[in-house]
Amino acid sequence: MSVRVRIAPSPTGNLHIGTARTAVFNWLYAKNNGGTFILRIEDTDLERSKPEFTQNILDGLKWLGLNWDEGPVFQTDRTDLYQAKIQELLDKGLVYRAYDLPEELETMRARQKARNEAPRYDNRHRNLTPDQIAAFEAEGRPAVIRFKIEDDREIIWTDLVRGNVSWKGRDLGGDMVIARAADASTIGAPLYNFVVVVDDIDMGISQVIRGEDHIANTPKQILLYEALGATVPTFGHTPLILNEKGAKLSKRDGVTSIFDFQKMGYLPEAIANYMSLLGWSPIEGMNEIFSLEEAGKVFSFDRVNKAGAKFDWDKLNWINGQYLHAMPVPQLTDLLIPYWQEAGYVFDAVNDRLWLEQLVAVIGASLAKLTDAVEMSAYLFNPTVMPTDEALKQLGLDGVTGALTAVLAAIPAEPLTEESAKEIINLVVKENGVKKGLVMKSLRAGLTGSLHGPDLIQSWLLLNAKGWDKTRLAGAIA
RNA sequence: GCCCCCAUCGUCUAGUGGCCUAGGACACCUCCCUUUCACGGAGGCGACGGGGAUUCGACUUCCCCUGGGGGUACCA
Repeated sequence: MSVRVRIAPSPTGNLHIGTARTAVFNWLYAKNNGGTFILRIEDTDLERSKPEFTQNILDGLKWLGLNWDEGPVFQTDRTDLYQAKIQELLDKGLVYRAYDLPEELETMRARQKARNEAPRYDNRHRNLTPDQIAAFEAEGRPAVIRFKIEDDREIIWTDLVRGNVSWKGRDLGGDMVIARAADASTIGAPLYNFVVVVDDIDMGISQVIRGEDHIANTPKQILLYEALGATVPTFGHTPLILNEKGAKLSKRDGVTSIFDFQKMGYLPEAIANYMSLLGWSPIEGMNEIFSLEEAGKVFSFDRVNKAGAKFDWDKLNWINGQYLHAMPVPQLTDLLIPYWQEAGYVFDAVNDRLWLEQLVAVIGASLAKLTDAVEMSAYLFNPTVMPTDEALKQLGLDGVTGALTAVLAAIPAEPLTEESAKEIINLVVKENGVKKGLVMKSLRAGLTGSLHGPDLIQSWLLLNAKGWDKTRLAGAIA
């Protein structure tokens, strides 16, 4: 049987990390099995679904490199199918109309709670007499459609990650609503657990791979597969991504959209790589830095962990840095330019290209995130800098003014090179009779306004190309 | 409350009864490289939640406890 898996996000919010990770696992599984990865948009919640969220989800998946083979399929386009399937169950007598008012249900639940019982529908309308039905309808009461769940049923499935999992029918909350309240002569809007099953059957989904938070839906859905006379697919419930406190990562934990990571300077490859590592471990001997393609070759549920995984920014930063450090300078430069522009730095992306690439060559190995380049190179985008207290102190030391004056005088009219810069330093050390360390440190202070930063000689070359080394040194001496 | 799931270094994990003196990665610490910082390199610190049972032998199997998480909708 061919493998057909899907990611089925609901557009009630941006693509968030949990959904993206589920998508990663589905994608990897499909890749490993030569299967088909399908995208379905679950927009049955008309109130909360928004087109911009759909767009964000589509863009986010693409950005991560999680391309889908089929779809997107929208559930709102398929209401006829759902209606037909509900009618089928109505005809089979597996579902029924329930006329309970919301207040009545609330009262029922309040009573159950008071008695310390699990809140559940008591199936009170399951066997209404024709007279009772007529009376409710005469009253004009709308009806929901409920699917019969037998208390003594036991539902067992073999989960791809958890092995055998079992539930009892009585723990499922009573007969479940599959269609919202509507006039009793019609069928209301179908609900999540029902449409998922109808769609998964219709789309031929062979493995349902989703987050562990869906585990309680599975027994209900298995019952629906049976009612609809369909083969039950294989289920796999992946561990959740947890926040620092160990609770399910939610929108409230900072990142609401996968694109927040982009804004923070992360690469999609690094995000995808890290998400794969959250709950799955690569085969023995395999490096932790890998592409989705590489992971897809070896992915299996044998190596998916059962416990939830805390999201760790340190590790993500390290992974992102690995990608950044391995990236060719021209490519990294292309990526960095928007961040410098965003920061308001003044430069000409075309004419300054060579200079920018030199800059990238200097700072590239120090980056963990693209945004790090902004602060790290701030001192190179202005003719002058504001020295730190530390730097100021260094510039006030004995012999510094003399040394820097000598350096300034030695700067040639033609462009400085690594060799000529070193020569100047050595010359000043010799002629002024000062320590090399003093010259290096002072030069750094005078040139960059700080005692720490990228390579001094390279920084000097970069400033020299702009003609700013002379002005800065002159300022430092004054 | 009830149901379900889970439990190895601070974090992500390897481990499928003897290869375990529990391995790797991140973080942290030290040293080297670098007259700065970072990168890189070499070391170091650091864990099987507790109690029973099975066994010649348990991180690995079973039970209980504890702890954590998820779910409990006319949301998805």
